[in-house]
Amino acid sequence: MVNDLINSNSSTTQILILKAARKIFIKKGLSGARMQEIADEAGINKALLHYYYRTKDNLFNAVFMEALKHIQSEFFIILNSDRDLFDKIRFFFDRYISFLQENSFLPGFIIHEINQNPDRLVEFFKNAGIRPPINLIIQVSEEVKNQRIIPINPIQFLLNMLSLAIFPIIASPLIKGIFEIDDPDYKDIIEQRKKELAEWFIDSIMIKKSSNEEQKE
Amino acid sequence: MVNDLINSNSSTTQILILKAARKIFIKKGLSGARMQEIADEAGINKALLHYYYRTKDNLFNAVFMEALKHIQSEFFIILNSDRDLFDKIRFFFDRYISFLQENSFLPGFIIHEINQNPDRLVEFFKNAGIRPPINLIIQVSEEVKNQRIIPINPIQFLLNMLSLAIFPIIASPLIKGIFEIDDPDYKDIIEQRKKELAEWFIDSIMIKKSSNEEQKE
DNA sequence: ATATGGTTTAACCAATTGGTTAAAATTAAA
DNA sequence: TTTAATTTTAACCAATTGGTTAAACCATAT
Repeated sequence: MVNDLINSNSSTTQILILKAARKIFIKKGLSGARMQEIADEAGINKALLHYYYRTKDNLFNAVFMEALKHIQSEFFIILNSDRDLFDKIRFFFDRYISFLQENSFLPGFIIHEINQNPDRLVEFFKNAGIRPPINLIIQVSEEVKNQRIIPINPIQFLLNMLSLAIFPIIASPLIKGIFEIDDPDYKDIIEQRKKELAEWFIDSIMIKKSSNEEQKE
Repeated sequence: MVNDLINSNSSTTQILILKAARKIFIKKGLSGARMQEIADEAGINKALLHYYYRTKDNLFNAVFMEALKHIQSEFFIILNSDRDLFDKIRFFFDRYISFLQENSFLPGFIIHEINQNPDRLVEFFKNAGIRPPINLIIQVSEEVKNQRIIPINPIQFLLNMLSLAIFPIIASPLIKGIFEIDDPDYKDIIEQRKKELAEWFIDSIMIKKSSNEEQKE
C-alpha cells in the first residue's frame, strides 16, 4: 500500500518515481509528459507506477506542489532573513540566482502550469498557509520613510527584483537565440549578473546624501 | 487547394482557422491543444481543418512562426527606431508593455515552446534572417564611452530591460497569487510600471554631472 | 445548366495513452 | 518457513486523438 508519508521502508521506490516524474513533468509539462516515459525514467514498469500513484494527476500534483514549495520557500527564506535591506538584496541576487541556475526549468514549469490552471495555485496557498512577504514590504516602506531609498511601491520593488533574477533563466533559450550567444557564454553572463546586479540595483534605489546636507546625522 | 499566400478568395476560412488555432495553441500549448477544439473554436468541422492544414504540426508551425515574428518585430522596431538612447528606453517600456498587455499569453507561449524544442528557434531565425539588435548594442557602448551612462555590458542592459518588461506579464498569475492581488489591482500595477519604469531605469544608468565639474561642456 | 471549389456529415482507422487486471516471481518480515 | 508486501510480466480495455475517406451539399462563376 501507498503511505502518505514518505517513511524509511517504502520510500525508496516512491522517491525513485517522484524523481523521475519531477524530471519528465518539469521538462515536458503535464500534457506533454507520458506515464510510460516516467516509468522508463524510473527504471520500473507502468503497473508499479500506478500502484504507487494511482493516476497521472495524482503524480503530477505531488510534483507540482513540491516544486512550488521549493521555489517559494527559497524565496521566502531569503526575504524573511534577519538582515539590513541592502544586505538582503545582495543575499537575494546571489542565492536566488544560484538556486535558479541549478533548477533552471523550475520557474518556467510552474508559470506554465499555473497559466494552464490557476486554481492549483489558490489550492496550494490555502493548503500551505502561505502569506505575502509582509516582512520585506514593511522593511521597504520603512526605508522609504527614512529616506534611505527613493519612494517606490514595495510591490514594484519586489517585482523588479524577481524579474531581474528569474527572467534571464526562464527565457535563456530565447535570449541565446536572439543574441547569438552559446551556452558557456550565457553562463558567464549569468555569473556576471550574480556579481553586479545587486550593487546596480541598490545604487538605483539608494538615496545618496548630497554634500549640502552632510552635516546632518 | 491550399494557397501559400493568403489571398482574397480563400482567405476567410483560412484566417478563421488561424485565429482559432492561435487562441487555442497559445492558451494550451502544442501538446495541450486538440484539433477538435480548434475546429470548434473556428466554427467549422475537423475535416475542413485538415483540408486547409494537413497536420497539427503544420498548423502549429504557422501559429508559432507568426507569434515569434510578431513579438520579435515589435521588439526590433522599437530598438532600431531612430532615437536618442533615453528616448528609446522610454519608448520601449511604454510601447512594449502595452503590446504585452494586449498579448499577455504570447511570451509565455513562445518561451515554453522553445524550451520544448529549441531547434524551432534556430530554424526560425535562419528563415527570417533575424540578426541581434546591434544598433542598440552600439548605441549603449557609445553612451558608456561618452560617460553619459555607467559602464554596463550592453547585453546585461538589454536583459534588464526585457526582464523588467516581460516577466511581470508572463508570471502574472503567480505574482497575483503570492501577493494576493486581484485582477484590477494588478492591472494598475502594470500601468504604474509603464509610467515609472523608464524614468527609474534611466536614472539607474545615467551618470549625473557632479557640481564640481559643471563648468565643462 | 454544369463544372468547380468550398463545406458538411459521418463513419471510420490506427496509434497512443491512461489505467486495469491477474497471475507469477521476488523480496523482506514474522 | 510461512506470510505479507513488492515488483514484474503481459495481456488487455476504453477513451482519446490525429488523420482519412467518400458521398453529398451548396454556392458561384462561366
